[in-house]
Amino acid sequence: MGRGKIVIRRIDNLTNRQVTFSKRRKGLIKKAKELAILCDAEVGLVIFSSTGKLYEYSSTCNMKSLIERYKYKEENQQLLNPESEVKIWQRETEILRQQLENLQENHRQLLGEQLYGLSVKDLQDLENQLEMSLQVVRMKKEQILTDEIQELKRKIQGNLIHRENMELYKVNLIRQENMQPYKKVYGTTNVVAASRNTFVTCGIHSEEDSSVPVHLQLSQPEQHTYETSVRRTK
Amino acid sequence: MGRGKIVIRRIDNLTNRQVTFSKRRKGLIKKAKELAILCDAEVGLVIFSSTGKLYEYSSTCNMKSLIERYKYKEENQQLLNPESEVKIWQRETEILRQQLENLQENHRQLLGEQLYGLSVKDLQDLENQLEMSLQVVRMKKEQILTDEIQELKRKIQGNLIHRENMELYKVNLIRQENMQPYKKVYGTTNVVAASRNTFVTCGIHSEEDSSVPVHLQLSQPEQHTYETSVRRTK
DNA sequence: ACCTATTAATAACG
DNA sequence: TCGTTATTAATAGGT
Repeated sequence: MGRGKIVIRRIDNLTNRQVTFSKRRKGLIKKAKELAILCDAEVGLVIFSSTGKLYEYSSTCNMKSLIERYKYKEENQQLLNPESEVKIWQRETEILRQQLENLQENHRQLLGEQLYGLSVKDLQDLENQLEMSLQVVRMKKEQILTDEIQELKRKIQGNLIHRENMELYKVNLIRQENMQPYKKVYGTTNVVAASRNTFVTCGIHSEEDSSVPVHLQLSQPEQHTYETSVRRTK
Repeated sequence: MGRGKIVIRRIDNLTNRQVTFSKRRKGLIKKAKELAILCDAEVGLVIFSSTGKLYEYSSTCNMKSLIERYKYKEENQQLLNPESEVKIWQRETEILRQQLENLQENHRQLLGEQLYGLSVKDLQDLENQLEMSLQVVRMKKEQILTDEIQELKRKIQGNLIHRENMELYKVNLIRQENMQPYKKVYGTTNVVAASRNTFVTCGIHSEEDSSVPVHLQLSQPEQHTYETSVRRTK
């Protein structure tokens, strides 16, 4: 992926090799980060240049603990000295504690608390976050309402037809007795339809603010923040 | 770089996340390998999936020694316990020994010796390698010859003109002298080139790599082993 | 360090 | 997991 294709073989030219090393090292570390974030994995990367210079990346705060975890996994249950095991558990608790802390802070801020330490940008971000959350919540809600209304309409429609049949039946019976015109029936039908419309129209707005509040927080943006904080902890 | 752009953020969908993990893990390891080979670096990579499964890559044979090196570098001259230091040197010698061994085997095979353990494919590879080497050597040789001939032609041309002038001068003085052809010169040149060529064939890239005739076995198939071991040393 | 023509990686889908 | 393909991302070669 460059101006030309290259074969994977030690680059002879020193300058070229150093430049490529610099570029690809950066790229590799970037990809390592992405993998860790995207897939919730723990990644450790160590690179020694040919001159012995060390470069490293660790998705956890410190490489040491990652190495401990690696050794633990590698040496399986064979040579696990108590010292290492202690370190592993210490690390585990440390991570969890950190996780919890981040989550709590984030949560409080989303609740509008504990905003003292934030910069304007932080606050703007938080605001945007909240607005996005709001928007998603509203869309979600409207979707549910629309669905419910559809469902209701269908039911009412069925009900009306049933009623109409009933009315017709009755009318046929009554007709036998006294020959009355059907204006009454039609009128009734119209009234029912009209009232239904009115009801529905009112429903859209009135029910918007109430009912089904429980599901609302499952919307995208909130999750965003939450997951972010989780990731930070790792 | 896919059907769509994605933001680097934990992937919510589990299946999706696993698929991406698998793909990107592979990609990351590939890039780590390439960096190690292209830039003669030593790279160690440890990946824990979110389920705790371990994946690793090390440009050296064993990750352990790399970790030792890392720790040595990290903890610098502070907490270097003698135990670690011993390990580092042991590793160093082990690597050198391995390197030497690989190199010797490869060298012998290129000389047509010690071919007993090789499969048909190995032999085919070796053959291809040798043919490629041969081709390169020949081209190099012809290039040199061409250049030399050009140079000679130029010289002779100049010489001829000079001589011609001289001859003309002489002729003008003594009309009984007869000119000699320059076959002798061409003959000598060819002999020199040929002998050098033969020499070069034994040391494929000797002219390019100078002083390190050992590099000859760095051809693609075998190179693999050799370069790997070389990287181990660094 | 920056630029861009190319190649390589990969997201989405089957 | 594997294959395909439309896209995006990485980067080789230059300046």
